[in-house]
Amino acid sequence: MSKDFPGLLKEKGLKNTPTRRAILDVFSADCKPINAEYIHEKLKKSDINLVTIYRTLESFEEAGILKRVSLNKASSYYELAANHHHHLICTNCGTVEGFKECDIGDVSRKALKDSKFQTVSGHSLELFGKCKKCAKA
Amino acid sequence: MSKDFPGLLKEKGLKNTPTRRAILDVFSADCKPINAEYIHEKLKKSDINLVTIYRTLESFEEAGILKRVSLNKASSYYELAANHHHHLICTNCGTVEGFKECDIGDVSRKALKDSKFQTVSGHSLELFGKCKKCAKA
DNA sequence: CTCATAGGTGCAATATACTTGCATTTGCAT
DNA sequence: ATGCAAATGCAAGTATATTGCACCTATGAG
Repeated sequence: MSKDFPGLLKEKGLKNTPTRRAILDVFSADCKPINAEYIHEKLKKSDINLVTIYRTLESFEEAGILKRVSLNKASSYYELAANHHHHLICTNCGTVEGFKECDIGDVSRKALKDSKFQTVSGHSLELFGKCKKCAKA
Repeated sequence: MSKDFPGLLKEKGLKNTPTRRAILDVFSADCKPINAEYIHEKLKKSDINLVTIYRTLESFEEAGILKRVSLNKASSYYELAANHHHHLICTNCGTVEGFKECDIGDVSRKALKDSKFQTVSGHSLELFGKCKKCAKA
């Protein structure tokens, strides 16, 4: 995972501002899906407006810097897109753990076959279950 | 897909009301993920309160009658749980198409192996891409 | 280096999606 | 038939996200 945020922003045609670097830092520090509120909390010293965070998340997603993650929660969660992986989500306590295993090429190909779709460019896969702690109880 | 809604409701310990049968009818008629607003619109003749729809969706999900679908949209979408499948979602026009192919047992097993998780009880898989119509343009 | 400008940010207001409290009604077991 | 728990409607409230507008700043052209 590169941390050349100024370079990344320039490459995507986005301005290199302190606010944006700070937001990218938060993503880089916490390797888990996070939402706008979480970033706001982490950066409360810097007093960054929540509106700005929402707008930044939106433009980062458009630029392909971030990926929106489907966690079936009320608010939207994001992760760095470069760090592709999936999640195990505990249906009891909500713990989220990432995993890299991601061999869905076969499923993908079969799904396309009889569909009205031409190409598959990305996917989201989440597994729901019980973490060891909750499985005991 | 059984349409014995009274029986289904009884089995789950839920009361068999006209409102609930109407909501199940909507799910049964449209074989695609739908949200509360959509149901409200479809049932506007019956003048069912939106609050009731939200509460019904919640209790149906708890009862396992419905499954929440992750479409990365602002509102929550649901489908009949008995009808397990996944989706191809066009990143351009938003078209959603279902598919049955779903052989992720292997991925699931490998993911569990080095995790803090004990069991996997469900999953969500969405493929993003371009439908043939949008691929042309 | 300076300056113009497009893009970024903050504030206030607004919209959307959903939830809660409470009073009333209704399905259903007895 | 009837009593009660569950379901529903209404009004208000909360959480999450968006928009309009004024001001600010990074960046590239000169």
